Amino acid sequence: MQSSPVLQNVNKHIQLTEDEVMYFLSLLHQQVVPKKHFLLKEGCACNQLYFVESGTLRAYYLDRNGKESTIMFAVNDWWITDMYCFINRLPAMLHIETLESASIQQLSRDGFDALCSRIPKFERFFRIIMQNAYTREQLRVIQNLSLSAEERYDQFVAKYPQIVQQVTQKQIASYLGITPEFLSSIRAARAKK
Amino acid sequence: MQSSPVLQNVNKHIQLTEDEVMYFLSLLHQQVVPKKHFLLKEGCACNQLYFVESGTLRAYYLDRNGKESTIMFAVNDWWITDMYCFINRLPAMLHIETLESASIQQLSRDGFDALCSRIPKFERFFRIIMQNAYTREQLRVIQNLSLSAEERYDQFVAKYPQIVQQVTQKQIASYLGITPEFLSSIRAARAKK
DNA sequence: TAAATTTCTTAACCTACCTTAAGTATTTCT
DNA sequence: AGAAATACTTAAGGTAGGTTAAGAAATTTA
Repeated sequence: MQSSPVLQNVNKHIQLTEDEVMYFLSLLHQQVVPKKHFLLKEGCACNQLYFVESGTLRAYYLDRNGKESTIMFAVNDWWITDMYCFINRLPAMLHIETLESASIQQLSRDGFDALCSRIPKFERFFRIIMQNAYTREQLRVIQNLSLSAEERYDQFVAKYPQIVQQVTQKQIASYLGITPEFLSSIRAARAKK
Repeated sequence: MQSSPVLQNVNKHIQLTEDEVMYFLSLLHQQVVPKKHFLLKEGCACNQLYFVESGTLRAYYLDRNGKESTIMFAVNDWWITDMYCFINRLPAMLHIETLESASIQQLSRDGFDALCSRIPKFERFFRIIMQNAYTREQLRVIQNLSLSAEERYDQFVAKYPQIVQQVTQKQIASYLGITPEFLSSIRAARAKK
């Protein structure tokens, strides 16, 4: 059996039969998206769940003052969408853009629902995916509440070294909730040591 | 069939047979916990998932400077634990205390695992619980990044009116990531209007 | 490869929110 | 009920991080 990146990702948590693999793959749609394109824009229907085979994506919220807040980055082996709107069938609140040209597998909500209903193992798979996403966000809330900007930057660099290489400081700053100028000064202070 | 609060909660998302109900209930352990007692302390093994039948609970992180950050409140019909540590079998990073005397149903991690393995419908149930928890935390991150303290307070009051009645301002402040003094001044400014 | 755009840096000034402190109100404990 | 502890308020002074602006470096586009 071949083993595409998305299958390898699924195999980390559940074991599928050959038929199940075929069915799963039949629900996916591959897509190559050039750099600086949008997979999702605020206000659009959010009917797809994306798996990143390669490339770099960013999800961000744009507030009424025009300020961007980066909600998540996704590199290879990550799932990404505006989950709140995907689940609740609401117009997207987030923008999702490619920072680098990306190869994506997309699964529609109908596909997602069918997969969960027809193959209970996928309920397990997505339970684990959601569980990990939940605990990751909760850790982020804890750190936002208890650490200084400098400490949050350190944690980010330690946790996501791959992402640090691929995104701009402006984008990291908007993930950490600080201005690019302030991040620059944190880095300058650090460089002196 | 009787319908305890925890069964009603489960029934919101999945339909169980009578046998499944019996099995599920056999895994639960009811507990009445007086006000100001701890269900979990930092450093302890976190082997239980708690469902609140009545009462009020608070999970918080205590940082090295002694500052408390409230991670979540739980009132009736909520599930609560230190999920990151529960899932990863790590010593708890959070404290969970009762703010008001509470009636709790607890499910051990072994029970949780058994339930998911033996009744795939429970994979679905917890997938939905985790999904909701994830999107709730993500919304919180978005609001922390894009709103002022005053706006976050307004959102909190609008979203959790029941909780506002049951917890102190100090605790709300520690949820919002501000000091009690600053929350007090926000409320004073508001009262003038 | 040059022009245009975007990113990064530095620095002066600013503000949302913090700290400390002291007083008052409320709750808890005996 | 009275004492002790905790919560809430107010206010003055402080600081982490923001804003504005302008120049230098890097990247993108033509």
